[in-house]
Amino acid sequence: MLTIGTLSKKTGTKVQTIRYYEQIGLMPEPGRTEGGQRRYDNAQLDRLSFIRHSRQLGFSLDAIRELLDLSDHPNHPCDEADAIARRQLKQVEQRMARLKALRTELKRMVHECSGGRTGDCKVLEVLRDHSECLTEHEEIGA
Amino acid sequence: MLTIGTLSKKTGTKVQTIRYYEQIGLMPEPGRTEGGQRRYDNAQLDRLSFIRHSRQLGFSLDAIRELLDLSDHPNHPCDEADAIARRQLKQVEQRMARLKALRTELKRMVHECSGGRTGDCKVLEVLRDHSECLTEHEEIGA
DNA sequence: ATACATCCTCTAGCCGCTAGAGGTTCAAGC
DNA sequence: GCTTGAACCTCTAGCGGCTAGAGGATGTAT
Repeated sequence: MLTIGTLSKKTGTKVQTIRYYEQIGLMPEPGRTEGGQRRYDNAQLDRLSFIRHSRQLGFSLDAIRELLDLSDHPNHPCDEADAIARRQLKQVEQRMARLKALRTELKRMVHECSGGRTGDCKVLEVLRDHSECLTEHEEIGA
Repeated sequence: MLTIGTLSKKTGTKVQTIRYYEQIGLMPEPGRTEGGQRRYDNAQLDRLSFIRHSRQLGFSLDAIRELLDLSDHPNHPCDEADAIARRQLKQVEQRMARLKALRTELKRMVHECSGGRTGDCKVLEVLRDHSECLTEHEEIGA
């Protein structure tokens, strides 16, 4: 039986985060001592490791919820898990493409700044005037 | 004089967002009509365009605050603006590197899934067992 | 018995918006 | 001048995914 602190160390998850996962129903309610402290078993350790690892690969908590459900039913066809992973891959690729365009623009800004006064700083000028940009970069975030 | 709706259309910023920027002090309080509606001038249009464009390049609102301050003082040396842009460039590059590693891992997962039952789905297996991964990918988010 | 690390709950905050309720103002058409 | 209705107003709450802190209870080693 593991305390929440031990589970925290073993999985690299903050104690608060574990309680948060329980609150939103991603982790099951664990057993408790007479005094009311949480005690975890190995199944729960595995589950939390799964969650953490999925988070590191960028899956949303909602996607993880689905993946966990699938993982709990070993006889279902696995197309769905595959689809979720493909979706995630696609998202990652989109984000990469976006960042690549940003990098180009930022590099250009920085290169052209010759270290004078802010009045004729290329960085600020570009920010002021979008028409100096090579690419459109409409959507914010993503 | 522009209404908030017109400003919204011209800059591609939602009305609510403009009010939010005012609330956090990123946009100045505009003039008002007798009835209390906001009216903007061209200086404010420029400022909002600057903010939006910076957001599109991924700058945080705090960074934008600094950039706007610098932009307001044309006689200062522009090292600082340059530094902010370089910082942003660095962040973008770090995020790209991270995403690249994730993409590799996700691709591998997806390729190895042969479409059977969830019980022996490679996707779920990898998520269950980090040791199957080629790279460490410790930090979440970023 | 005592110390003190760890645990508990609860509330609020982070970023950058976004949505909705419920009410007021403006401008155009008649 | 009056009516309509789109656009405005304020205020509050919510999103994702945590994180921090207050204030108090428990567990374990000595």
